[in-house]
Amino acid sequence: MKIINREIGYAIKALCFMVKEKEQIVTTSYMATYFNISRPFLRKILQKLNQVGVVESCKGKRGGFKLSLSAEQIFLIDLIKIFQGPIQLSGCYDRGQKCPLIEDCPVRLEIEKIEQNFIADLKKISLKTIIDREKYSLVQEKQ
Amino acid sequence: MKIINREIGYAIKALCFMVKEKEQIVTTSYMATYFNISRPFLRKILQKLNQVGVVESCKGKRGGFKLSLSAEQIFLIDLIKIFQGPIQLSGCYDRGQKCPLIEDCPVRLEIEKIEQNFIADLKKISLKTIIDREKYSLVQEKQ
DNA sequence: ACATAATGATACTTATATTGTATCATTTAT
DNA sequence: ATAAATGATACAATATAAGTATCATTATGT
Repeated sequence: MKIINREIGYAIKALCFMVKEKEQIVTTSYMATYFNISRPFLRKILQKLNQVGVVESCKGKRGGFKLSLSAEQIFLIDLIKIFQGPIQLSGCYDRGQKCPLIEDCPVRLEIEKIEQNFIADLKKISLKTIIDREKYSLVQEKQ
Repeated sequence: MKIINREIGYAIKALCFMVKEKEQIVTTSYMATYFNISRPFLRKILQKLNQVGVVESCKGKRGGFKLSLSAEQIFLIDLIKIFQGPIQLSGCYDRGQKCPLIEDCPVRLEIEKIEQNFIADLKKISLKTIIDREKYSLVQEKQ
């Protein structure tokens, strides 16, 4: 059970990179080469981030993406929601199908308490938190 | 992102059932019919629980499984570890492969803090917690 | 002794989710 | 016009989860 899947991981990398470029437009070509990851995959990720307003796309030659929000305004929990949907730690493997305890499942009731703490913790983490924490910058990372 | 996958869900159902049978031996045939789930799948689950000492198997005709531990001694976090391995919320999607921030990944460092709370919360939940919480028993569930 | 009914071990198959690729249309700078 | 970017979307490959099948072994009951 991981919090960060590949889409979210790439999104974080790309967004952190864009934070450093501030108002500049960056292309998926550049970042894909820079991070040595799949460009079409990164494109899909940024398209999604564009659709939800985290970044803004600029079409045409010399186009690309730039941030719509500041690092303080982008939270990890938002990225999780964008790429994985709402957090439902307590979600049942057969919810809505045949689980007979659907209303008052004792397991779910317990896990929902955990979920609240978990979400509260996640809400504290923004891109800024992450960037501030970096010892080795994404630039140094390349070497 | 869910905590309870199907294996763990079935394990909880079966173990809760066995708690009520106390020292009695119960068969996978019986429980599979009772819960209307796959018998071979449930067998695999109970075999695993046997291997790690949560239940004890009794071979031969009239054989089956019985609990080795009390409801107070079986924790949700143990079941998660048994069926999903160690909890690593902070696990990187490419850990050990190519992640250049492996040592000091700022994302991981943040998530590890969340992980600690999460695990601490999970450690509080035992089978007894769950059983005590039940409004509708697993028996009533069948109707 | 023998049939029955259970688990032990393990390989195989199916289903689903994740990850990645390909293509073509559209847009814009030069 | 051409080049270089994104938009939209369908397709493919891979990984994980879920489920099935089989045969050996063990113990019970007659």
